[in-house]
Amino acid sequence: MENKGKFYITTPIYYPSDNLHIGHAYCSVAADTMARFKKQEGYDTFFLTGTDEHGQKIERKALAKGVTPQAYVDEIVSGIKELWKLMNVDYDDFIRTSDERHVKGVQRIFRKLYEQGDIYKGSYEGWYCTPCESFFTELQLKDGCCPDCGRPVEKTCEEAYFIKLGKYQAWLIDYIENHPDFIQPASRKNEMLNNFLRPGLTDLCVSRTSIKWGVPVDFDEKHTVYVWLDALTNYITALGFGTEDDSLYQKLWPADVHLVGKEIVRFHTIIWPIILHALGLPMPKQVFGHGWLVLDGMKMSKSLGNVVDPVVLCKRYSSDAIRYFLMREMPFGSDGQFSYEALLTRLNADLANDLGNLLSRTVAMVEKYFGGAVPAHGEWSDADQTLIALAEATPQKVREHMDELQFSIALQDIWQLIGECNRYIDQNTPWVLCKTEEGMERLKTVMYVLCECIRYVAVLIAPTMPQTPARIFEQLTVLEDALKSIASLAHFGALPAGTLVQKGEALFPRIDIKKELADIVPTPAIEKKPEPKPEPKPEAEPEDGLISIDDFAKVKLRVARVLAAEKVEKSDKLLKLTLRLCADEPERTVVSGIAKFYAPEQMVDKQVVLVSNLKPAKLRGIQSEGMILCASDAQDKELKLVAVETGMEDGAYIR
RNA sequence: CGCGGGGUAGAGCAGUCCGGUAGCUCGUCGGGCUCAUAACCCGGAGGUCAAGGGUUCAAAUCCCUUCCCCGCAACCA
Repeated sequence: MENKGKFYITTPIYYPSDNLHIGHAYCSVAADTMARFKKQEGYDTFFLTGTDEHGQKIERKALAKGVTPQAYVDEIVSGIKELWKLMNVDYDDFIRTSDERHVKGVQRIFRKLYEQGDIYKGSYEGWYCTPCESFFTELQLKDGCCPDCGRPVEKTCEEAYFIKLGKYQAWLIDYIENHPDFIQPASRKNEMLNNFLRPGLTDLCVSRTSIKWGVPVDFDEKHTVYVWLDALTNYITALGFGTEDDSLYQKLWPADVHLVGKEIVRFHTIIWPIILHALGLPMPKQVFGHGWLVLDGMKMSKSLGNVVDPVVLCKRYSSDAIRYFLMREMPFGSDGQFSYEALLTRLNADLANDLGNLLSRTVAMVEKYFGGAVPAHGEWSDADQTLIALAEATPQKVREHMDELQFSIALQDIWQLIGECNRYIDQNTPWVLCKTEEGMERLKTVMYVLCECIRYVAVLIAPTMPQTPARIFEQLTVLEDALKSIASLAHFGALPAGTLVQKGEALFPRIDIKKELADIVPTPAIEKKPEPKPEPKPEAEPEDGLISIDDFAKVKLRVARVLAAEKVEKSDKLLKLTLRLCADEPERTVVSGIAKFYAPEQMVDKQVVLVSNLKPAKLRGIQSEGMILCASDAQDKELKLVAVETGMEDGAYIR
């Protein structure tokens, strides 16, 4: 096949602080499908993925586990590589930011930008939490305290290097406006321009002295390269940019597509272009921000405990089935609902009923009516020609949609052909044709058309479902590689007559959805994990998480009556409550995040349970002297006040 | 007036740029068929296209106003 040139596609490098979930798999499957498609089309493709291994979070996780950061990520990374193997994600290279080649590459880039004046040394003003050894910006603080441990922080200055973003702002705005395809989908483009670029870019901090797990700045060893300069450059360090052998870089850069999640579009379309531009390198052709898989309307995330484990899914339903679902279910670029019901319905309706059953009934008929030998066809009838025309047109339709990364529509194109085949069988009624000699003649053509159409389908689904075509070809006894290529679809009729088909196992067995749902839903796949959020830890807690009665006694819970309530301005969730304890005690003001569940007027005169000895804190500028107790579910969708039974005096103690 | 996305049949979505019979999948109801994995095929029911106003011969589509949902941001003591 002719070589159509190169195609370089990347996924983000994932953060291996934990195992990956189905959302990460979604992105990688998309990249892999695209790479396979381009390879099939005759492009010299290169598919890069990897891991972003540095930073404080991993440093801490490793510490907690008592291993080095490198050992920690090594283990996670081996799990990730196994996952890609399981899902047939067939990357050409896997870059890890802890790789020597990457570290050296980042150092070279950092130095070059420094030498040419795009990176300068300045100071980073922030707030420092001594016990946590962490810096925070003003915005990250919680009530002026450390967001991690809740203790007070000190204002400090840390020496840091910065990259000049503002310098290139005008150029970038111009570039984005003149390259409408650069940011996809287009809605993201406006978001970037309006939210970040036009208001003005501030210089970005690119080094820290407080983090050790990272790439050292080679000319100033106490500094470690900070996140984005380290992470983003993987796309070129993996290609040997700046080394003696930069042949891959020369061949592949600029990338054709960076696939990224919508949450990091900003970094890929602002910081990354500026780094490249400062280095004098060309821009990637496109950054495509895909949507998220959402579960019950919530973003999937570890802290919510609603992650879906792709390993479990693939082992249960086959990776081809999961890949099909991911690529078919939601338009690429928008968010999509993940649910087991949707998954199982897709598998049954599209894979088992439409595709699997089509193969099954076709092969069965060739065996029954022709002893298993694919018959030679006769003259095409009108009905044949309609179906043949559709088959011949399908590769081009698929090509157009794939080139726009519209996987879902490309699959619909293929399934349209499958649907027409099923209809064609009904309209031609082979079970009637087989009864007469004349009918048998006609039936030869019908069966031939079906077998050849199924071959088309098998070739076309290969990028999405890499394992299924072989199983179809086995039943159709398609042996020649040429007949498995996209080129063989140019003209209908390449399938030779006379080959013996053989019925095999069902491609995708039907699933009893009700039974399956009952079976799978309570399994560990979506089991709620305990909140890993680090609670404020006053002292070293005992290992078992139990507290003594004395600890509990420190919390003074009291009954309080709401005298007045009002919404806090500019806040969705906050109510300002005025509370009375005993008559002789001063009234208290408490700010509470219950506005979504209780209207101010509902609150008045209610008795609530107050944590009365909580250290006061300022919320939205209002001093809050205590906290009222509520019950809420894990997703904060429901919330109810904790109440005491009636008849208690205001101010009563709860013990 | 922070930025953006969205509201179309019971569910999930397309259609909106460029006005012209409201469509797809699943579900549901009825029928057909027997090659097939209880599958496949045909048909029906089910819509004030969030609401109001405007432009137009004609509006889901264009313009204005309002309401609601979801992200980001902020906040969640």
